[in-house]
Amino acid sequence: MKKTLFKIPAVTPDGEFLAGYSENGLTELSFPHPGGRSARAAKKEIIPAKMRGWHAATEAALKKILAGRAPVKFPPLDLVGTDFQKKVWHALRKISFGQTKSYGKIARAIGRPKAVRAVGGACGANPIPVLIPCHRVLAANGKIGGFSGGLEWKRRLLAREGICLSVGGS
DNA sequence: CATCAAAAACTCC
DNA sequence: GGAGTTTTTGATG
Repeated sequence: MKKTLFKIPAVTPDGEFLAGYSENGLTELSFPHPGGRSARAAKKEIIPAKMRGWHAATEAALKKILAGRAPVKFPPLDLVGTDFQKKVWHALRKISFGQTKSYGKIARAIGRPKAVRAVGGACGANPIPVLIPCHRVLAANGKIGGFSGGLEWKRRLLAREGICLSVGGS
């Protein structure tokens, strides 16, 4: 079922993120498109006032995170997914700024210590990167694991927080 | 609607 | 390096 999603570009020093808002809140957030292909954004004129408010909060939080500071305000997130995914995302949101967690930790936090792989899948299905600190989730080895939005982004975001990655060598 | 099969950003031995 | 556990998603009958 396709809801009416309003796509609004969030301009940050690191690029132009694309935020998707539903009638309930922020439901999707994408990294800037490579290749200069700007996504088609909804016309500002038809965007409800509340969505503009959400977007202000989103953009502010985004900028703060990119600047290496904890966001003060979060927009309402309209997380759509399975129960498992919601659980994982909620656990992700509990991660404090500057802190990192492993997939195993998340798995244990939601009561499925063996479901680390499923957690990885849920994180991969995370519709809202950065706002949901999926980039703060590392593998148990302290490795970066992977990242759908691009490993460079994960690396950059973690570097902003002063987190050292053991990307060195094999 | 129920069942089968494959895949996923991992972890342990 | 290989095997294991859990969940999600799409196709098939």
